Amino acid sequence: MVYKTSKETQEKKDLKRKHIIKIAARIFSQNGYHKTTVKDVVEAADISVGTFYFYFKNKEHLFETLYDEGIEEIFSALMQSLQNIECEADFGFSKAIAFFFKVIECNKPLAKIMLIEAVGLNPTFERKRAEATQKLVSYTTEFFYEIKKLGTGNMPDIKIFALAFIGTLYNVVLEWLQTDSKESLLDSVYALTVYNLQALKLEYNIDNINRGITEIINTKLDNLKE
Amino acid sequence: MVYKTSKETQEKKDLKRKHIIKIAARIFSQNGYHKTTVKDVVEAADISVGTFYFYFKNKEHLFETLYDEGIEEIFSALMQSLQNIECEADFGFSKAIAFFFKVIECNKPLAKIMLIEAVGLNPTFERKRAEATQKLVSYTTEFFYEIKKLGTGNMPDIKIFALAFIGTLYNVVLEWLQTDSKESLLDSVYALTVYNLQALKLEYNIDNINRGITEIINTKLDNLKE
Amino acid sequence: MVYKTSKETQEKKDLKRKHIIKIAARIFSQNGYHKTTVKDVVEAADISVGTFYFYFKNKEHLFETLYDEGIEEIFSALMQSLQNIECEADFGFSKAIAFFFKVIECNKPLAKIMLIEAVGLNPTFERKRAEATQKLVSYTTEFFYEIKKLGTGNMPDIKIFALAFIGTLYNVVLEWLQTDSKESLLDSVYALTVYNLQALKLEYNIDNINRGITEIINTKLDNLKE
Amino acid sequence: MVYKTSKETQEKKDLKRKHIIKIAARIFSQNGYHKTTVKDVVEAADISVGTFYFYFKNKEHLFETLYDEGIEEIFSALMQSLQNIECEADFGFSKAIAFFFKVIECNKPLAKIMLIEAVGLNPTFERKRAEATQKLVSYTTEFFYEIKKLGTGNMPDIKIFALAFIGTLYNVVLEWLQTDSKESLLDSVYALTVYNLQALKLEYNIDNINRGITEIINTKLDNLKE
DNA sequence: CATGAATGAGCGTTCATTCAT
DNA sequence: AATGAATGAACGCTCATTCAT
Repeated sequence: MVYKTSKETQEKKDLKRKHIIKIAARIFSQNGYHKTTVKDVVEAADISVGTFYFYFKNKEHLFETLYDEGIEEIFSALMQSLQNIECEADFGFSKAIAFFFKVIECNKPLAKIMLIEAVGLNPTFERKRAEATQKLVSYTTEFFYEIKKLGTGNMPDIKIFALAFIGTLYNVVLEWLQTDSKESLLDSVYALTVYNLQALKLEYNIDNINRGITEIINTKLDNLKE
Repeated sequence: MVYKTSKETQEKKDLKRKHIIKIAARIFSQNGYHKTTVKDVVEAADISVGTFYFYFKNKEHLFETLYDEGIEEIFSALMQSLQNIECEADFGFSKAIAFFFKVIECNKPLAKIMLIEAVGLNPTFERKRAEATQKLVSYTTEFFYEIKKLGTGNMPDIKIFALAFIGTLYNVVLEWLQTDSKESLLDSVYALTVYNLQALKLEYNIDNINRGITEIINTKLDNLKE
Repeated sequence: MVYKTSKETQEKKDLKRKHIIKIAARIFSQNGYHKTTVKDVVEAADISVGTFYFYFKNKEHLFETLYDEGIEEIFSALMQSLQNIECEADFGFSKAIAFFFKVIECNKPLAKIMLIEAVGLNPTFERKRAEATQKLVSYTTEFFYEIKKLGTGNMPDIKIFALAFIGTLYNVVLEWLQTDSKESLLDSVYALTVYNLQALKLEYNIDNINRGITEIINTKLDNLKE
Repeated sequence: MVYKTSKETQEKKDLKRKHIIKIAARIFSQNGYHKTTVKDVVEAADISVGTFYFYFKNKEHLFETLYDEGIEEIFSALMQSLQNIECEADFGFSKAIAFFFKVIECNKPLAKIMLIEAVGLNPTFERKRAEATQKLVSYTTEFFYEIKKLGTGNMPDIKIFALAFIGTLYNVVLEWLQTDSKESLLDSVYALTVYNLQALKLEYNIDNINRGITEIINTKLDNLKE
């Protein structure tokens, strides 16, 4: 029976799985986790319930998959963006934040699921969220540590500073997601960059900030889900 | 027919209602909205289902009551705390943040319900949350506007600055709530104050910050629910 | 403690009882038996639930009281009306039917309860209805028997004839009750009288029929509930 | 995707649906609408609650289905029977009434549901009943109109005459349904035919009436549900 | 691989009735 | 007599999941 799982079959399976995930992301982000029934998903994906349970252990597992992929997406985006910040703090920061927001904007359903629907869902996702934050904080901490070393600023608790920094991004995104705002998230990058640069007592030049934003706006996001 | 319901009976009713609310806050914050059944609440409160529905229209209405009371609680705390910031920005800011965190710490169940459980629950609470944030941002904006007028700092978008500021508080609280941390929220006040003072380009003195925090720690929270 | 139930007290009790019954008739006829809750009745009657259960054993007993009174009302009306038919069949019949319809019209809520709400309610009321019909049929049968004796008509089964006669009245009333017709029931008396007179092969004169109807229209219904 | 559901599966579904309907008719007619619980039905039909709700939206919808099918049944029966009345009024009338009664007799549970249980249930069924009566009256009216044209009888209000005619049938059936009589409904056809023929002043011959009844008795009801 | 009919534990909620005051 | 807070059995219904085909 081994030959049954030929390469083509496997590819078809993967495709269908991706298809279900894509549809589910839309449905979950529209209706929320609890108001979304398995029936809703299978109808939207034009498959049968049986098929659904062939590809996913259960409803929560599907959501978990979605969540994990979302985390992955956003993380790699953030990591990648933070790497842009080298010598030029002002240019780098604005690029990083702009890039991050652009990713969010291109993945609104996924973002909504991760930042809103998954909150308070159950211990599994609380843990996942805690881990994600932890990872994010660690990374940011490391990064801030570098700044501290060469900086003249006052940074009494790097972990809190990292939490605060992420909090500024998080809250702006949350507001944007919940108000279904038509404005672009990118409109708030400039002010947000200034806020955090000042908080970190980093010297900056307005033109550098704007240059960073413009660069991101003109870049195509190739590494993102279609 | 007014005399039909005596004053004592009314008082007993109020007490029982408060009792149910208190128990429910605990249960909801432990299990979350969806995993909490009406049966859970009535068993914990040692009443019958009928009694529950005598005092509350339904499960959602109970949660709404809890939520509204929580909002009320936290808002009045925040408003009150922000009023402490007068001429001395450093002293005032630390007092404000410390006060806010103390209120959160004393109302952990309520805070968890509002900041975690109610997120992504349904449109009603999304709207409520949006309104709350809006109110908070407005208030902070107004306050920042005053700072801007007399300040020398760069504040390109007051609304974003307000969102960022609230975001720093929010994220620290969220982290604290989700990790069930044994450490006090107040331990993070100092660093957080510095972060935001720097972000706003406000001059500060370490001693003043510490003085503000100490003052709050030694103050009793009289105006809060037992 | 015997003196407590003095004559005046008893009268007050009777009055309150009547009051509840009157209100209940309205509510039941508006909402139907099952959609009417005890709470509905006590609120409309401005009494407490406790008081309700002091006067009536339970909800069904209240309905039964209503039903029995309705039956009583309508029966005595019908009996009385049928006694009008002596020598002059045409004049008598029209008077009888008109009188019956007038009673129904003046007691629409009660009629609705008896003829619609109580149908298919439960065995108790099915039995009551059967008994009522039985009584009605017996009376009519007796009456038809007299007609048969002196008549020349063909009356193969008096019981069926009685059922048929009552059915003609019943169906017209039912239609009137269910369509919430604004027209008077009395408008249909003439045709209905003709139908039944012809069915019984009784000679008639149009003027006599009309005279009978007019007489009833101009009579005041003293023996009916206010 | 049509091939997804095979013909055999669809047939099995239809069969199960019919099975539930049949059982439900029995239960509803025994206990009435309100005393019949969904649990009663599913236990009697030997299915699970889930299965019940797979086939029917809810309890009321099942009842509605039953009702609509009953109406359909009885209507087509009545219409068909009335068409038998052509030139020979006496023969035709007896045939029509006999046929109608035979249909009722073969569908006692359905008849009970429609004529007793559904009365006073709720606005939906009041409307349905009103519509049914309206349709019946219209049909009868049309028919009586033809009689009037060629007749010598006195028919002052055709609509009332139609209501009266239907009332005679209705009341006899009601009596039969409520007393759980062991006698056949057909025993009352003769007298009832005479009553209505006389009411319409139609000439008749006893033999013709009896011939009509006999003909129906000896006919098999093929077009009825088993 | 795919289907969808079948399952049933468990939910939120109602409301007639009781009884201490 | 009158009150209305308290009770809890019982209801209709949902939906994630299974499994025979």
